[in-house]
Amino acid sequence: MPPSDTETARARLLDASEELFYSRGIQTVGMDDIRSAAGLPLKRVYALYPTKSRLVEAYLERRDIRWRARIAEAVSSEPDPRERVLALFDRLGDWFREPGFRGCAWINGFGELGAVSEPMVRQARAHKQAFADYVAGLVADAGLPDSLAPQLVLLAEGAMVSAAIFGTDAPARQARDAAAALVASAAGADSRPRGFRSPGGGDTVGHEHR
Amino acid sequence: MPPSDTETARARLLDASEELFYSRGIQTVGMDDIRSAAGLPLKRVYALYPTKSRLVEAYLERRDIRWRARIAEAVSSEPDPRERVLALFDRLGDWFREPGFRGCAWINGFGELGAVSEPMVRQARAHKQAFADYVAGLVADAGLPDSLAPQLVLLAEGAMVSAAIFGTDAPARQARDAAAALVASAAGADSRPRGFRSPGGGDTVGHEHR
DNA sequence: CTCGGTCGAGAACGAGCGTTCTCCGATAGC
DNA sequence: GCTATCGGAGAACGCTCGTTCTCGACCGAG
Repeated sequence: MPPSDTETARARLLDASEELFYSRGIQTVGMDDIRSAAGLPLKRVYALYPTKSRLVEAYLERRDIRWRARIAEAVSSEPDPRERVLALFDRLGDWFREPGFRGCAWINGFGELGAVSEPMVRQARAHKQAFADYVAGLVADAGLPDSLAPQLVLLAEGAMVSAAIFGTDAPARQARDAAAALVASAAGADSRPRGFRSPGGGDTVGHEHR
Repeated sequence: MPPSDTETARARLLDASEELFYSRGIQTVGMDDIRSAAGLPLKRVYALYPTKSRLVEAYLERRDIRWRARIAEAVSSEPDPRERVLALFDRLGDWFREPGFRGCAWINGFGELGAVSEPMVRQARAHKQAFADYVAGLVADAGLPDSLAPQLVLLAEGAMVSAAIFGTDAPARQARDAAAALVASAAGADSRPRGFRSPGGGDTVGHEHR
């Protein structure tokens, strides 16, 4: 199965869309900007996605998959489950330092269109829910209490927002430090050192997210 | 000094602007929507603010003052300085439950216009910096270590974002719990019980925020 | 060679919006 | 009472943008 012409066109279109939508916002970017960046005739663009909204949807869907995969890949290279929880924040720091970083595409998209576009709200919720589920898996795998997961998520979301607005990566470190304190405190609250939790209290490995 | 006609007009204009800009976003709202909501002739609107950008600026400036005042007022009613730190998150919860809550106006505005409007970036930074300074004051007044403040800020920002996207107030409680754990952990790290810190370590009252 | 169909390039259309302009009625001064 | 000024209501202008339409070049089939 060769990369049929329409599939490479689709890829070029989504590449251009992501580049433009992420860096300049959704409403600011016109279909003509995308057409010229993708080097595709407008007809072709509309043949692939019948409206701008559908194109935005496709952009966010592809970015969601890639973004979560990149996070998970970097985090999973850390062998110790409890260190993995903190590695998440290191990975966020890497992301913040990337040139062109401009915050979370879903937080930004929600701010831009959340009030007027139900699909945008759904996408933002789906992405954030998937992220929260992923963090919950990390927390469970580390044998930490469930209640820790949403707290770590708040730190991560806050770090994304602050890093974007101030244009600095410092929030990653701050969030990591806070997370470490919460992890230590939660682990201590068990009043049992690591590795001595009773096995019936909940599975600690092999969490599938969602 | 009677409320000169132009001042009541300005108030009505800013009221309408805030209502519309906050609930529907900035780009989505047209000057005509504002004009009709304010019940003012367009000429009058442009006499008060020569461009839409200036009107947006004025809207954010007034909201900034009010928002921070409301937070500070609610928080300051808590007598104990360490409890005040946590009361901040209770106050956020009240805000999240207000009808029409749609997240932080500056986070949303940054998501919408941060890429294309330098004034919007400046306003977002100024507001977030002022909030961070305020939290730093609370932390200092409670005799807690400086490094705690940005961590609490991240929790607050994350809570605002999550509450907005999911339309629930749960993040306030989660953030409060996390903040309590961080406060306890930070206070414990002093390895001194409350009230026994050496008086030379830093002023603990009367912090001016800036 | 000719014809039919496909596809690319860009013009065109219709709506929305920020901003300005026109007109008209009311009012104050003489 | 008459005129000059002001302010209100909304039309108009110029531009952008999402979407559609037109036209002409290319290409395989007969």
